[in-house]
Amino acid sequence: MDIPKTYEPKDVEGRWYPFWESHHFFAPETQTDPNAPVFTMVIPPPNVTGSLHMGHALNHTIQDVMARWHRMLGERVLWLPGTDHAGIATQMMVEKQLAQEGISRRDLGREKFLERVWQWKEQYGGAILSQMRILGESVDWSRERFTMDEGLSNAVKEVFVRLFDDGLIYRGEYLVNWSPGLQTAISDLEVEMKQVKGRLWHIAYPIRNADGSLPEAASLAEAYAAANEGERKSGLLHTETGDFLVVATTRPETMLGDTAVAMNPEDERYRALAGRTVVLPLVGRELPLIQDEIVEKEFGTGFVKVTPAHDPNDFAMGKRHNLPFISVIGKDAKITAAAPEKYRGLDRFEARKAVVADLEAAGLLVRIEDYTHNVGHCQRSGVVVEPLLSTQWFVRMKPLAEPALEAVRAGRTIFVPENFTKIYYNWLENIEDWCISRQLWWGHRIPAWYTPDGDIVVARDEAEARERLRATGKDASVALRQDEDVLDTWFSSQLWPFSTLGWPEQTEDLKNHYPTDVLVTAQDIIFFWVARMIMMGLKFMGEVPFRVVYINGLVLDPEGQKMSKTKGNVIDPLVVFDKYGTDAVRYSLAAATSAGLSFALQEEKMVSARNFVNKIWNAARFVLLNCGEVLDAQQPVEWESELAEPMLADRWILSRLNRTTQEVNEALQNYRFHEVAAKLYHFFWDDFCDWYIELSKPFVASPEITPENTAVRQRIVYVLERSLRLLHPLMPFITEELWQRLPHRGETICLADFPRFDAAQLDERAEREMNTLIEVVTKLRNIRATFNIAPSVPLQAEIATTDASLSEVITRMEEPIKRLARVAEIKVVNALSAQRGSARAVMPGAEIAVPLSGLIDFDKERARLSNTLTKLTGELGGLEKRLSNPDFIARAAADVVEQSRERAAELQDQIARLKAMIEAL
RNA sequence: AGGCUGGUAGCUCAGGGGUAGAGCACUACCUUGACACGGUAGGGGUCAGCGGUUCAAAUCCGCUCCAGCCUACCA
Repeated sequence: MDIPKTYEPKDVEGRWYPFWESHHFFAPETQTDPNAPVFTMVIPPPNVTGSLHMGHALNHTIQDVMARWHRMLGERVLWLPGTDHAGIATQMMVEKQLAQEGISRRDLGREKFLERVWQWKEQYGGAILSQMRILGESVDWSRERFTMDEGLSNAVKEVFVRLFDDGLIYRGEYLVNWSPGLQTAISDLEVEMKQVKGRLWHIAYPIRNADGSLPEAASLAEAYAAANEGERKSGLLHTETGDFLVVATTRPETMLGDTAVAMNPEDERYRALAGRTVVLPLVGRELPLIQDEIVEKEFGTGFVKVTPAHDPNDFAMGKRHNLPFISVIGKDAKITAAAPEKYRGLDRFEARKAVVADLEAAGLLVRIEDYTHNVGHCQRSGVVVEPLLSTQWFVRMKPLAEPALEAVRAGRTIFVPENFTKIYYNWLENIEDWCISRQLWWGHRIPAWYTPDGDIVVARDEAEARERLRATGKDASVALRQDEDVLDTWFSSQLWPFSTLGWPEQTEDLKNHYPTDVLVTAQDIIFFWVARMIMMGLKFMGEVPFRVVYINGLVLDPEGQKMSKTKGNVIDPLVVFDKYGTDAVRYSLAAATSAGLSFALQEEKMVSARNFVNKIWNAARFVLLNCGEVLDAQQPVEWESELAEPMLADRWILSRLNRTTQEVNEALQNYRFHEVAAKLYHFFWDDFCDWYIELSKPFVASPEITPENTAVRQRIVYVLERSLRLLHPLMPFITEELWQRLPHRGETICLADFPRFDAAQLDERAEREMNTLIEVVTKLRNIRATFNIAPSVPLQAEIATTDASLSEVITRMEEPIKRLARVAEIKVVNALSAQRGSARAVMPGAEIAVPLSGLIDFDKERARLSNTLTKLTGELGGLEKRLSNPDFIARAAADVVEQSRERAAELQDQIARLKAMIEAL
């Protein structure tokens, strides 16, 4: 058999996915037991435009670990894959393509354009799906979905119509976040606040005098110069010809649309001005001075200009005080005809300059401050968002949010880690209505029709629209025009947990798999997606869509920075798969993650994971090369063998394997993937490779086939095979490869039983005895290393103990100890008789001497022993202090006191021995 | 402004009421027939600071300081 010394992932990984996929191992139907528990997850659908990034790799790895684990536990597992049509992203992609051909989507027209998008989707949309196969994801491809599939589209229409009929969807003119870059409205969540260095312009508005005259600007500069700091701050400037009030703004161009000036009703400074009006500079409009709580007395001058058509707060004030709404900035981000002629057609930023210049010229700009503030940017296009009035469709969120809050409060869905519940509550408690219409072409077209008279009919299709018209006694034969807009992409994603299972049809899948068990997702889409899915699930299915929301952390670059294309620090999963092997990357992702916490992905982590994978390969290589007769039998190996009783190492590794099995199952149950990884690492490397394989070598590596040798070979194969099963969810490829080469039951390790904890296989005595062996060997090796004795030089050792069970174990294990520590002869005695020139060591209950005539450096030896002595004395000091404290004896748990006493006695014994040794030197 | 999370070995991080662990890095030795992507043995830490609760605090509770995220209507 030819097995390479170094594991080559590339030679192995490509083989297994096609095998798994073609055999449909990942379909829930694979488990035919009708009573098997069901386990369901839906994948957060990646954008069709996307390709696999590290965030996916982490998110998908975690899901795959769970899916594979549950599948191996014998459950009927469905992990449902699919993609999202990603309205804006996809449309932009195709528009870019068109731009290269020199045409726009409008040149093509809606229908042709959509054809192009579908074409694009067919051609390029599958990239991420094949990358998911490279990662090894055990999804059921027979149930793959796309948010624009016919079935899912029906679900969207159904939900829209029902929400509308329930009064939860309405259409109206409101202030929306308009993206001049994308030429569409966007939701609050799609607005990204960025800190921007700007200016705070202080503008003086003349207050109309009681006699109707206006103060003159000419005297203002003088008045301002004469004013003290307090008067300036107060924002009220007196001149000989009358008074001015000063407003502060970061967006002077919006003043063209001002329809009021506001102050706080509690503001003593301006009480006297109640009922007065001001005249808007540059425009000449007469503005009322209104009073509103929202105005902060402390900020700026305490006066706020009110532009109801271009600011969310001002919009609210406009509604409260019945102010006119004047849109001075249009959808093209240019000044409209509602503004004075001079500014019309100017871009908003050009207009800002013009307005500032004109105010300055008029002497009304009293002050300019540098000012850093947050400005909303369009998440997709990066342009500054323009709040403006527009007719859009909205979902009324409060009535939907209430049950969603209740459900989580009642624990019907829990977050892991749980602190995300607070974030969820906080958002839902303060939720605003959701603008769902988008001025795009790619997406679910809004199922609303308009009659020539302007009536609106919401219906599943045009035929139903006519029916509904008829039902209300209207003419149903008129020409109907469907709404041009499409729905926000998240409108369809929020239905994903049930639309993918066939809803609104009452399918078997829906019955079997809803609600799903776990949703694994990143924290940035809790609001976009998770909260909305819970609302929709409750509304349309009457049940939460998932029992658990596991929030995975963010994968950062090696420096701990967010990965971003602009920074150029993105690590491509495919590149590292190629470099380190997919199993290694999966393992390092699982090992690095703690729920909800971000982590830096460092090269070293993948290197160490790759080394671990290689270690597994080589341990298996050793077994494959040396256990011929067991492997040839092709019978799955049993632990119990008539050939020979298990020896200490056997009983010990079985016990350790079981403890590990218990810990791994428990950690998986609790979503503690880093713990799973760590436990398996140490079991496999430290226990299995470093001790068990080493102890088994004389039997396994011997060319002879004796009953005893065969029994040991069977047991090593047994432990390896079980270890592979434990490792499989983390490392599907190498475990399948190796498992197939071992005697096994079944077609694939994917469907093999995941080991379960069996208390009967724990063996505390074996663990205790092995610890003694390990301690003796380690002490002997330590002596060899300290005195620089070449491995080829055999040692003599004397071990003194008065503990009968200890001497029994050491005597019984004499051969392995001699071999592992490279000792020629061990004398087990009651008291050391070795001569003065010996290196010595103490361990609980025993002491060791290695005669090293001539080789020993007494100072070095004294230093080494003193070092140990200091450590032990320190520990004993602490213990004695504790034990002499009556409160400790009285209040600490009995077993803690007992343990402390035992440990103290043990330390006293060792210290006495050490002291004697040092003196003897 | 509020909220959340973190500050533990040189680095990256586990742990979490009974005086500390891993990986990498470091030091010394070792090409021993699975593996140098390896083996053996080591060195290295007032667990951010200050108070409190407790017999006992790195761990629980306050406050402070740093770092990072999220939310918010301060024009």
